[in-house]
Amino acid sequence: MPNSSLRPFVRSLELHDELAMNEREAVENLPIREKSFADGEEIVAEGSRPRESCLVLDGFAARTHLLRSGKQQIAAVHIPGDFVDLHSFLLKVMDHSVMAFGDCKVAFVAHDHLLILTEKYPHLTRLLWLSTTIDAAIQRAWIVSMGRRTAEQHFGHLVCELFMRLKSVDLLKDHSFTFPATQAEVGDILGLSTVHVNRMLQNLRATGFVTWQGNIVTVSDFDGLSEMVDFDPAYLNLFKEPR
Amino acid sequence: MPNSSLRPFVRSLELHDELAMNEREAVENLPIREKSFADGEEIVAEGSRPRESCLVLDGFAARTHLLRSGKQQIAAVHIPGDFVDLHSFLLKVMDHSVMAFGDCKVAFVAHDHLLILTEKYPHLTRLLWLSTTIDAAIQRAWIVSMGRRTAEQHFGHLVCELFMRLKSVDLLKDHSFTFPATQAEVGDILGLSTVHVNRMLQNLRATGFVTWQGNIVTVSDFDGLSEMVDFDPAYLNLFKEPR
DNA sequence: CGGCGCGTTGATTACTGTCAAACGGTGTGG
DNA sequence: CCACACCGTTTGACAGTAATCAACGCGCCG
Repeated sequence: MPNSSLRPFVRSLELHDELAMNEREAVENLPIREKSFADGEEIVAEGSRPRESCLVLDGFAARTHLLRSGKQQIAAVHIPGDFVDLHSFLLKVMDHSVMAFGDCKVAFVAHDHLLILTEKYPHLTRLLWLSTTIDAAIQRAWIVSMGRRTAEQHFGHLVCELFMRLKSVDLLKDHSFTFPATQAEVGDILGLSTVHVNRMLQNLRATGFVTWQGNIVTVSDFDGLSEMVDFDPAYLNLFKEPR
Repeated sequence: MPNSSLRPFVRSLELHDELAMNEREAVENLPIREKSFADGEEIVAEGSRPRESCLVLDGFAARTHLLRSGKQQIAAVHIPGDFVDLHSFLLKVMDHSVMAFGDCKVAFVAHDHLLILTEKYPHLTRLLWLSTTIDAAIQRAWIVSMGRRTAEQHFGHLVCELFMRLKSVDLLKDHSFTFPATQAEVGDILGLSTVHVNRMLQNLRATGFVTWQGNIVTVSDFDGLSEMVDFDPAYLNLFKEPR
């Protein structure tokens, strides 16, 4: 019996290319271990050598790196369907930790099973590989935002990114989505202090394009926001194409 | 007859895992198109749909993204042996351009041939995949530097990264390496203005750990620098292990 | 009620960008 | 050979952005 928990993941794969019947079955029959995590809980520890990779079934997860100074930087935010630390299958040692961003349910897949998949299904392997390269493209966009955009544009760009990604997996309610973060956590994403995040948000509210109040981000003018932050969704690869 | 130009690339692959004889042959027999580029020349254009991917044979290359405002951000620096835009094999559309960083020689490999490789050699495919995930790990380290390190630490961390990477492919002369960039280009890497780069470098010279004069970076105290910038080479995955 | 977490504000300091100018090396044309 | 232009580096002055420190308000929950 196929594992219905993996539906959102299969759907995410199919966002980028058609899956053959046997490929879909191979994924759906993957043995998994499900687990729920509370807000802030560590899912995978930095420095560990996981024997399984995790994907998000429900809620959000983030990849975060802690510095000796005590400061923290979040390097990625993951939504349902994302194979968060698929790269640990190849990287072996975690260079960051994965934590629950709000309450979150994940599935763990043993690396042994991934290995078998890569031996038997070349096309499926390319799609898994693709998902890690899209992650990397998102990280490049973050680098651009951090280096060359204003704080307001940086946050706005992040909102556009999440808006499009959540839309692609039907997690948008009208023009808004839930974003279970504190202002301090947004600071860890943007590389800003909590105080400055607060002031930046007030500026952004003044533009009328976005508001973020109590876990709900509302985008009242997506085109206006896109324009303001120079957002181009092409890097998200939200189209089907033979790969 | 195997293509000897690909030696540095094969060697880079072997940094992370043993290659089987037939895998090595498959790589060395890959048909390639070699081409040289002068400093600043565009190798692959943003927005294009390449039918081949390029790898660096000699010199440096950088991935760069241009904003509407005219500002520019460099998201990666590549050294000989790096498969710069391997991800375009799966991503299809370039979300950034690749340019020569100093004079640079590259080899182009047709996506068609990469496709065949992935169909026939699962283990080799994982190693190619690995190289893109290491790129992503480096990008995460950049995000951390941009968000949570001082300008001096950021540059110092970059120097440590390049030092280790160049060392792994024997491109270190004693404790120094050539770095064919202007201060303006370093600004585009770090996300700083040229003027501030200049001042940051003076501070750094004052520490005595690193100096950068006329294309040559000299690291006089790697341990001291590592300590100062909180550098941990683990993310570069410079060790052999079955993958 | 009291403590706690989160958001908000004010005051001050530190960092970084911008504008403008000067300096030094290098290559070219007269 | 010198004058000149060009490019990259360096410096100064000033403006804007962001961090830090400290405090306060507010809602939630024990």
